[in-house]
Amino acid sequence: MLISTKGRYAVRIMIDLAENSDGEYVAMKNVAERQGISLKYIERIVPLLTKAELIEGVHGKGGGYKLCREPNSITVSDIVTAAEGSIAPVACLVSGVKPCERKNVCRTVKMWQGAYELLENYFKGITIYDLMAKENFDRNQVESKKETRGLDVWQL
Amino acid sequence: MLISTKGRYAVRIMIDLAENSDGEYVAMKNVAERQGISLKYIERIVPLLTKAELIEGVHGKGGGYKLCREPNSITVSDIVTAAEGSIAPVACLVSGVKPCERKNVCRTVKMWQGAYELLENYFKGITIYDLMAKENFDRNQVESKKETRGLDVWQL
DNA sequence: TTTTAACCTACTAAATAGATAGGTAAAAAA
DNA sequence: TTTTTTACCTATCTATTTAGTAGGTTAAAA
Repeated sequence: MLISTKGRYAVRIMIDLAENSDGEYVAMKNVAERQGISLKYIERIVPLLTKAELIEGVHGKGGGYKLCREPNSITVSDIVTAAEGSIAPVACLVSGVKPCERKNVCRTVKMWQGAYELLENYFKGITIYDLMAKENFDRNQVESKKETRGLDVWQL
Repeated sequence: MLISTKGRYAVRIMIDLAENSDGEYVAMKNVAERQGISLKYIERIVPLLTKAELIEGVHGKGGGYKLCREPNSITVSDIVTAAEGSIAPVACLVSGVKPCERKNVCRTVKMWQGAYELLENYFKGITIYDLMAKENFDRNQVESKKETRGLDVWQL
């Protein structure tokens, strides 16, 4: 599987933060409840997002997490790469791995590379803003709607 | 990983058959040697391709395998789906799996669906013919080159 | 009847997936 | 200052998948 629960949950956590923040910190306890994901498992995923500087947390009462950037400037690619490490469709394209010794003879590597780029560009074109419920949404997000580029690419 | 060695090797096996057949049966012993894949592991992959009616084998001396169809009518999608079972990028889109109970509320499922379709269409657009070495190639394939649609999609 | 090659079944080691358990550290409220 | 809350950290666990290997049997041709 290209994207496991880790990556999928990470995206849902980010959307949940975007939808329920109001600029305040949101406790993962609440995210867990809303998303139907165990808090314990969320606590394994969240440090990956913190390390990638997508979210930041504060301890104690009234604490929790919030996004580091605007929803429309955080892409699904950012999140999934942070959570999964890599979204290369084949092992021989994972960066950091020792290059295949057949690379020069290989009839297929360009094809896999093409799939990789296709995926990357697709996920780079979708932001958290594109995935949010727009009903209860207001303010600065509305006018920045034009900046987002993902919607037309994938929706319906 | 979306596509494991099984799928990757399957594609290489198919290309090897296409390049080395001349309409004759090709022994997997030779494919194994050329491709640097153990015969034993190839023997695990090949039944998946036979079941999908992409190749056919005959026993005994002079036996081996050959493609069931022309290289330009066998797509990478055909092969990879046969070898891997599914190339769904996320578990919740694998057909036959019980549908996620959050499907109706889920903000992300359409996005994954979009990635799935993107991948499928990409791999459906690339044939074995597109991946073959053209140097030693002749006959009917040359004129059917126009029919193939994959090349311009992905190469370089 | 020997050789060749497909075909079939079982097994294994390592990695990944998908978590849970049991804490500690920090910050705010009581 | 103690309690509560919540982030944060580390270890452990089970099941499945990955990436093979081993040891055969069956079929067909020489």
